Amino acid sequence: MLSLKKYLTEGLLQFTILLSLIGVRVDVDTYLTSQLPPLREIILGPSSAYTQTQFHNLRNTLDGYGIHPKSIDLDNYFTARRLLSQVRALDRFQVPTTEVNAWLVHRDPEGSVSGSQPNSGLALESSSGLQDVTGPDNGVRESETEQGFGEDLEDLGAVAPPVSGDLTKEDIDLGAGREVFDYSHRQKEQDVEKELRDGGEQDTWAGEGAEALARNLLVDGETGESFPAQFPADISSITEAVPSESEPPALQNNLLSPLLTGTESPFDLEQQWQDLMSIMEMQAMEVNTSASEILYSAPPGDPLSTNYSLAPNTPINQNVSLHQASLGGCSQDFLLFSPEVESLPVASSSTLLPLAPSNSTSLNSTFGSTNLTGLFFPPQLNGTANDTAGPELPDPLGGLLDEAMLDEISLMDLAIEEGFNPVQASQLEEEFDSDSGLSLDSSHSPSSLSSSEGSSSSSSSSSSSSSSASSSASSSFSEEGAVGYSSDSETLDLEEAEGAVGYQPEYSKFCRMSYQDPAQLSCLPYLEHVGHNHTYNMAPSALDSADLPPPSALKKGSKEKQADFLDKQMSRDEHRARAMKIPFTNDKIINLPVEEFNELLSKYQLSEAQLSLIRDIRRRGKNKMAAQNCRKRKLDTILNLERDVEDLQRDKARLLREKVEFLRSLRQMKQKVQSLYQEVFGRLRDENGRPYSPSQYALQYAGDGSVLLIPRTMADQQARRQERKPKDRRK
DNA sequence: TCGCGCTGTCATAGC
DNA sequence: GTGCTATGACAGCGC
Repeated sequence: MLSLKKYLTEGLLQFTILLSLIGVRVDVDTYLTSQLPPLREIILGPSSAYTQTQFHNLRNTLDGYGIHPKSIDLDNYFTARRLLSQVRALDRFQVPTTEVNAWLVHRDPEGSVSGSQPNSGLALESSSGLQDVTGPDNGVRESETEQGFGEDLEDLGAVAPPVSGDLTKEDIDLGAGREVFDYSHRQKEQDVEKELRDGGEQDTWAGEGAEALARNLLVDGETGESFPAQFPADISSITEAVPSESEPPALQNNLLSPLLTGTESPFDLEQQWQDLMSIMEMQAMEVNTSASEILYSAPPGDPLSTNYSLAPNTPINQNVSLHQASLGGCSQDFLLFSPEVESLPVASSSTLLPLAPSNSTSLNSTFGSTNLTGLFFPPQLNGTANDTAGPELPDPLGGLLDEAMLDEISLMDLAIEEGFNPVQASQLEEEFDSDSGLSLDSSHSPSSLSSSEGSSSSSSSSSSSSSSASSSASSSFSEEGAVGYSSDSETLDLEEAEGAVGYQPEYSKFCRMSYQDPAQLSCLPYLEHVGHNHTYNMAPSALDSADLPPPSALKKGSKEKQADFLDKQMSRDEHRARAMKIPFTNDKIINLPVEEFNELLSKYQLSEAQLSLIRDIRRRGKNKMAAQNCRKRKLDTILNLERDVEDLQRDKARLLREKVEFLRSLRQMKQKVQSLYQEVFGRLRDENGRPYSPSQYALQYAGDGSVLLIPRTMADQQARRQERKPKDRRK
């Protein structure tokens, strides 16, 4: 009683001051009433835990809201009521859930740790009504299984070797990455990820974590060691996570929480996903904002919101409350706050627990502040000394969780697939290119670029060096509308008047640009490569001297060169037209509408050979433009597909992040269910006051929200039925 | 000389 | 049936 009194006067006062310092108004009287039993228990201690509760009476009432007429243990009554309320609330599964409680029970080392960390309780949330009890021997809320379990930790090999000189008693194997506690390190990671996220969502979320996963290596979050990943064949469920009675005592003694148990491998998928999710944590915040707001809006009287503190501004995945409490004799000090914590805003630092500095750059280096429950209480290490915890306890969420965990496997694949680094991405891209024969980025390939540049320049020079008449005609023609899709002959009169000769596809409407301007060419990446001059040679005799530049401007040698050059600019059909003395231009032949074209033909007396050539020129010209349009469309299609692929990749990454968040919430729910289940089950007593054997009995959640204690065999049968249902549905 | 990309042309189908 | 368009296939050309 002396310690309790001391606690009430000192601890509560300190806590109130603390809360007031962080801006939370505290009405102590309210918390001391029985209206808020959890805090009351926190403050007053687990008196009910030490009491032989007639829980069967509670069970007999089903709803647990009745008080046994012979029992005046109100403390017990409120505890049971709270627990059952929590269990029922959990039974109404909500996805995503937002909060997980981790009651950090630690002992204030005599004059050492807590003394140097006076603000260790800064992580408390206002709504939780948490109490940072600094008294060495106070009545901290603890179950009978919690009691004293931490005292043996250091003696049971749970103490990790110190990483740095700063680590002393904090160097306990917490089952969590060092970076969880290394605020500076994590802050650096978050900054980097923020930058990456700002720069682009892709290839950032998985980063090094996925890279490490891709290497099939797991990195111990505490030691930084890498070792080959060994994925468990089975996925854990709550039932499996319940500690086995045959579990080695040493393993059980590694427990950090007697409430969270499991047989899962410490390096199982969850742990790996922990790594991955932590990496993606920053990017996922935006996704969770809305959901968290909804979940945080629980009424004050809600058991969940009351007993499990909720950080209003904390995303789902980060809503892990650390109920900082002090426990005399508890050695696994989570009093790991470094002075850096003090500078943290309360809202954001509520879940941060910087530990000793670490030089780790391993996969787990991005461990955030989340999932502390899972970190602190790795399932396998969370065996329990609670004799009421059996090897197999029913899994109220087993099916769902199993399914979710199974998804994690595929998710792992996705993560590995998604998370390749740029080098891998380029390799994959090369593979795709080589396989498909289509480069998604062909327009940017160096070869294409250089080719286009050279081609454009050559085309430019050829165009400029052409005769003024043809050049102007071609230019004017190129200014017309798109070719192929529509026929436009507005400038035909001009061309005809100028006596333009030669159809130059480079100046077609399709191009809508004269290749004299490379800048215009660069505006259309897919046309960068268009610029080759594929006019075909013709005999020099076919040259028309009228097209040559003034003789004064050129020497004889250059004249010949010029003639050859101009000759090369003419297409075969142009040469044929010249040879056949076709009286109008190829442009007219090709682009005139049928009616006008026929009208034009009727104006001239043309031989059969000339008419045949004209029709061939028209056919080939149209087909050429059609081919150009076709290729343009093909390129556009490829480019659009490329954009679609990028969009889909972004969507995929986003959905993957969301899924990861949901899985994280599921795991947190699972852990909470484990905790509550074992706590409730451990308190159950039969008529003789003996605990129920978990191997013979199990708690069953009824559809109406009630909790039943049923024989294990019956529970197993029901579990099998539930397993069959999904299978039948799939069939 | 070879490979590659661009272009023109042909054949064909569809409208 | 004709004309036009779209497209695959092929070949020529330049780099």
